[in-house]
Amino acid sequence: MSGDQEREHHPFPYHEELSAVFSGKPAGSVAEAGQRGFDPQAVSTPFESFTELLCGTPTDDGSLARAFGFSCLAPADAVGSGGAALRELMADGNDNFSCSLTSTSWCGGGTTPVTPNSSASSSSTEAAGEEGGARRKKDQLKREEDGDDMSNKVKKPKKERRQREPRFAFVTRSEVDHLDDGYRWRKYGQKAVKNSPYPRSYYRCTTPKCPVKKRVERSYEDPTIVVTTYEGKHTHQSPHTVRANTHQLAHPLPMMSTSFSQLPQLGCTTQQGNINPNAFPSNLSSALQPSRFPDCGLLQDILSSFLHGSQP
DNA sequence: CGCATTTGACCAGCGC
DNA sequence: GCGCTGGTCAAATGCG
Repeated sequence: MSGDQEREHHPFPYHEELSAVFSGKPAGSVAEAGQRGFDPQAVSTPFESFTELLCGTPTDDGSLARAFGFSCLAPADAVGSGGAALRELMADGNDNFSCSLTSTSWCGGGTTPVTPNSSASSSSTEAAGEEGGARRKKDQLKREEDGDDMSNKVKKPKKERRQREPRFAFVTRSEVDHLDDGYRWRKYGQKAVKNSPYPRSYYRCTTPKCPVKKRVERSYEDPTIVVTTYEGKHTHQSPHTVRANTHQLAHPLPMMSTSFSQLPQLGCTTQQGNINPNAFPSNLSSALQPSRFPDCGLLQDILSSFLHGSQP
C-alpha cells in the first residue's frame, strides 16, 4: 500500500480523541487546540478528577489524583505541555509516558480475540473516496431494485445531540488490538484513521443498557502502541470482577495481573507534564483502598488487581 | 441458532 | 454551502 508515502508528516500520530481524554475537554475543542499547536492559553477548561472521570462520583477527595501525582490523566495545561510531551515520548518510543501501561504483550485471559497486528489495510481516505463513491452508487442501485428509495424511506428520527461522556485513554504497548479488560465488547464499527494505516475500531459493552464504548487504534509510528479510549461508565460489575470475587481473590483477575506485572515501568504525567515513574507504586496503595472505589468498573479492576499484586 | 464481526453507507459537526 | 472526517447503523457474513 502506498498510502504511507502520501501521509502528511506528523511528529507523532496525534489524535485529538486522546488528548481530549487527557485534557477533559470535548474532542472538538481539543482538536482545535491541536491544530493550533497546543496553545496552552487556549485551553483553560478545568478537567474532572480522575475518580470523577471514572466513577462519576462528585465527592472525590482527590486522593487518587494525589496518588497519581497529577490532577487527572493530564492537567488542563498538559494539552500544551503534556500533549507535546506525549508526542515526543511516543516518537521516541519511550516506555514511560502518561498513564501508559507498558506491557510487552497483553496476555488475554482466554477470551481475548487476538488480532495480531491489524494489517495495513487499504483503509485510509481513499477507501472512503472513489471506492466509497462507487459502493454508494452500487448500494443506491440495490435499493432502487428493492424499491427502497432513500427519498421514500422513512428515516429514523434524528438523534438529539448527545452529550459526550467523560473519556479516558490507555496507551498500551501490545501486540493485540483488542485488550481483554474483563468486560465483554461488541465491535460495531471500524474506520480508517486519517494519517494512519491502522484502522480504528469501535466497541460497545455488550451488557444491556450499559453505555460504555471504547475505541481502539494503533499508533502508526509505533504499531506496538495501542491507544484504547473508553467513554462512559459501566452500569454493572465487570464479569471478570464477579468471577474473581467468586474465587475469593485466590487469583484475582489473573489476566490483568499478568498484564500489569510490569507496572514498575508505568509512568504518570505530573502536573508539570513530567514523567513520574514512581508515582504509582508508592502512593497508590495508600490512597486506593478498595473502600474508596465503588463500582468503578474497568479501572477499579485494573487498580485493584494492581493493588493485589503489589500488596500480597 | 445465536452471537460476534465485517463493511459500506449514512449522518452530523466542523473548517474553509 | 461544500467537502472532509468521525461516529454510528445495520445488513451480510462468519463462527462456535
